[in-house]
Amino acid sequence: MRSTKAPVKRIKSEIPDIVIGRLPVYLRTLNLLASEGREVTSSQELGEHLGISSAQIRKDLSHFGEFGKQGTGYNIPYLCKQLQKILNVDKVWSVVLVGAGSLGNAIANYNGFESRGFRISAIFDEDPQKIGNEVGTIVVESINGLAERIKELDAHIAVIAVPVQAAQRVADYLIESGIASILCYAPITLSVPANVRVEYIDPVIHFQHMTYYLG
Amino acid sequence: MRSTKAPVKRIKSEIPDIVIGRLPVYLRTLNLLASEGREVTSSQELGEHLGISSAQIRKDLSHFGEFGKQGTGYNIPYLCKQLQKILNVDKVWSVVLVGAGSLGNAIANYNGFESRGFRISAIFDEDPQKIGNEVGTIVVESINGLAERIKELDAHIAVIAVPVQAAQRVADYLIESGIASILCYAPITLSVPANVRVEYIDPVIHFQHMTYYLG
DNA sequence: CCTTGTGAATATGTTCACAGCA
DNA sequence: TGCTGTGAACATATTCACAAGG
Repeated sequence: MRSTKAPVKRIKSEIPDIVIGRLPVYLRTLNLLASEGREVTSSQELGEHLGISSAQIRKDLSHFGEFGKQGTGYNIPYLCKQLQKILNVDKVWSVVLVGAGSLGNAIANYNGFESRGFRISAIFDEDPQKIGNEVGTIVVESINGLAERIKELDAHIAVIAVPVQAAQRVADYLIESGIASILCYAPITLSVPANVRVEYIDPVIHFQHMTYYLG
Repeated sequence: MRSTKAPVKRIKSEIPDIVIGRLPVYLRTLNLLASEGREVTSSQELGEHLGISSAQIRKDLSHFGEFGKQGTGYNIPYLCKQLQKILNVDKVWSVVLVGAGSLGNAIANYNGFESRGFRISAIFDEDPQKIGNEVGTIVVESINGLAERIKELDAHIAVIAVPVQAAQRVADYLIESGIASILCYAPITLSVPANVRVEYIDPVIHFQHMTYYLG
């Protein structure tokens, strides 16, 4: 422990994005351990669970502070809380979903979001047939109301679950409406301004990665 | 071009996994360009589409051969074919899906797999209520027949789309049945032998990565 | 004993910059 | 000219290994 050091931890731009990307995985695993009633763990145990080295976990966490105790390890509920704060999921974020097809339905019906910091607050579709349908507890709205509703809901995150042909158009509209974080399920790399963050989910990318090794 | 060099290209273990992971993205984009009738492209154009450097694309491809022409760039249909061969998606792979809930339904109904090398060949569920249901064109089968059907179908890839509580159990059963590549939609890190490859899709991991930057 | 946090060493990945060829 | 393919240079990420504390 170094006490008289410059107070520069958690300057966002200094922490590698790849480290940030692992924190949610740590959090997910810690929550699982907590749900089993476990009180403490070590970087070694966590690493074995996750298939990564204990040194990596310690170094990752060290970017944000000192959360462990020598000889003992990490208090699980405490570390969970710290990671939730770091990731800003000690609140629940409103997420808007575009696309009320079967994928949109699956996403809207999934009830594992809320406990991890997210709530699907509205669903939009272009298809007049779908507007008014109930999906879970929400009613599908016309995409025309998107901009206004995003402001009302103070939503910062959107999910695109529309066919690939519509995805770029929907993204443009979302960005115009003030959304700066998009999770895209359509199999396309979106063209967006530099200040918009897009992440992608495409199962075929994973399949093709696997088949390389299946020779 | 070096002609009198040791004939050591495409030794799998020498090519970084991170490179393999990008090839499906290149392929996806090239197919899009091809569908627009484009015949040639350059590493620079491709890089601009994808938000990565042209040098990276050239270096990635160079692991596998020389696919471009100086001054011209890459022939799109040719490069698509080459990437398909490299990734072993110049055939269609049978994939088995476990879980016939709304996510399983969405996956089974998606019709973008076949053109990219995959087909959902069977769906399994534990719930007797669901067995016999039709999902798209397939009938939900009892998970008890999994091992036998995997052999019949010569399936090497499985998708886990069951609740998190069942995921590890299902994975164990799949592995026992001979599956060595799993795409897991349940929010848990599976414990598997070293020869089994698992990839994960968990939207919350992406959301939490985003909220870090949303401060 | 055990385990953390961390500089130093290593390993891996990306970009530069240019020769060579269409 | 325009663009590829690639060593060399650089940048980033991971692991080692150990002092220090419980």
